[in-house]
Amino acid sequence: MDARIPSSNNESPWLPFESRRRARDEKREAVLRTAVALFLEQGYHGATLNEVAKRLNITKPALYNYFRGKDEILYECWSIGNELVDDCIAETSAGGGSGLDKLRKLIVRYAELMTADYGKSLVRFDIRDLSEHNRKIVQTAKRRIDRAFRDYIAAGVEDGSVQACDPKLAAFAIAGSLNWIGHWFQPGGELSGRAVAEEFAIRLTEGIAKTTTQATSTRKTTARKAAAAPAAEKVDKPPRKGNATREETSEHHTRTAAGAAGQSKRARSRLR
Amino acid sequence: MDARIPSSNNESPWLPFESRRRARDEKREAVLRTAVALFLEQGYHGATLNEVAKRLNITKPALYNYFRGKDEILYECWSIGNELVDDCIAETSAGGGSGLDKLRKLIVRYAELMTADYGKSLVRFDIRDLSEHNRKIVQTAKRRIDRAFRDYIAAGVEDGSVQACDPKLAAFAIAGSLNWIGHWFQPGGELSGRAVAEEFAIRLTEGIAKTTTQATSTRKTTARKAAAAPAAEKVDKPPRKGNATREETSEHHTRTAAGAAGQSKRARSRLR
DNA sequence: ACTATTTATTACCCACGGGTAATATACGGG
DNA sequence: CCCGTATATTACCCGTGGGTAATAAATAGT
Repeated sequence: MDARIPSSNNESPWLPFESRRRARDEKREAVLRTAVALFLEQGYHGATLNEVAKRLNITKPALYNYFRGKDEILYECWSIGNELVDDCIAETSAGGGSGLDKLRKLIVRYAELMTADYGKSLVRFDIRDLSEHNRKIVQTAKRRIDRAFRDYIAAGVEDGSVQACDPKLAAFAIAGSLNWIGHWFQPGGELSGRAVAEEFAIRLTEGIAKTTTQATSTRKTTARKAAAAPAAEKVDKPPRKGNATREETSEHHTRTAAGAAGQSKRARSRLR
Repeated sequence: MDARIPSSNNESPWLPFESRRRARDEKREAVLRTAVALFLEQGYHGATLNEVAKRLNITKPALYNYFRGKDEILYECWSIGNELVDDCIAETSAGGGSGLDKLRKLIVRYAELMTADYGKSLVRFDIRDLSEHNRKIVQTAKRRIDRAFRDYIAAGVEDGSVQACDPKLAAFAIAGSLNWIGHWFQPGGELSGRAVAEEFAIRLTEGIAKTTTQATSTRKTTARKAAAAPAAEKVDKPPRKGNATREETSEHHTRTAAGAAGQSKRARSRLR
């Protein structure tokens, strides 16, 4: 079975025989970090919970202390990625600048997200592996992201920083390039995530930017961190997703969404 | 179990109680058409062979007369898509024009492929669901496609039709946009595949085209693609992807790769 | 019509992996 | 020190679905 050797290396909170008292959330997040990496590496269906557990020096059932099932883990991975994107959009929207400025800012941030695990989970995981309920949340959130791109482009067209074009198609084209990063980018290559992000921000907007005239101004600044905004979030843990078919009536699943579709803002923590 | 009603609708060669004598290849392709549609609709892992068979008015084991397993069906779907792309590249390379001309031509054709089932299979299916052997073929072919984009861009830079840029990143950006079409495009929407393709050909090259000055003439040329180079591809049939059980020696399923990595050119037919 | 071959069906097998039950161990508090 | 709670383990269940064996029905050739 699992060797359970002291091994040494990694940073699992469950070092075989040691202080295993770390905060619950820390462990929960460790599960997600491990899971997202494995899911990306082997594919959601190719990865097993036993393997996830093994990498954490625990056994499969222990995972069920933190999640109701494999699909929930998948959802939570996705959810974290989504929060990161939401933050990008929030920051970008908060900052000033023309439509083009905002578009470029969003591209840079979004592109860089796509070079990291949680960002990749947004585009590499299949929505159909989620429960009906979570799938809807994801779909809604995806539309919101798409909306952000379109809105910036439309704003740019209106303020003159962007050429006249179909915002919908232009957004698809840009988002496609960016999302694709999540498929080919491998850390450790010749290009850093940052470099790719900045190159893309320029390349992808050259086609629609109004280069002639237009000073584009760009004050830079703006993007101040916008230091958080707590957001309570209170949730309990319902007894598993009812598994086979029928969906429970009321209670159950209260959580799920948490910050996903809502504000987000790094609130994920307590559960149960 | 399965109703086996005359139903009516679809074009399955196996109309319940009727002339089921159609040519083998026709049936084989019918399986692939059904499979690719189902795989796209429900995901490879979500779709079952029973469901594929049911849609064809046959039963699961009958599928094994045409394919060695689910993963081979997946591979064949992918393979057809790949042949279509190969044809695009071949045609584009054969035609004349500057690097930019060729790039645009390829974009239009490739984009349109992405709006159809077999094209989508190129970007929606997970390479990890294939056998080791087929996975390598797919990876090689993908690199070839990427190469085509890069070569056209590089040729364009050299002949002056394209701005100086990193062909690798530019190719990724363009391919990303195009591949993404395979994820969002739904036939029956407001835009036809053709319309999307042509819009993208323009939008995606505006960023790198040398609009100012440069007549795109410039002798240069160089980057001739060096028309093809056959590469025979000869493969025999290894005893199933490893897995359990032994495998028959000869006959049955000789095909496998066939034109996949090689020329393609609508050669798929004969088998056994 | 008889036979060989192809193609389909029914009835199975069984490995894999998600999920659960029963239980053991650690910890924190009174 | 004892008890309750949180957390982990061992041992198990079992549905699903890919794949196979045995066999029947259709087809072609002579």
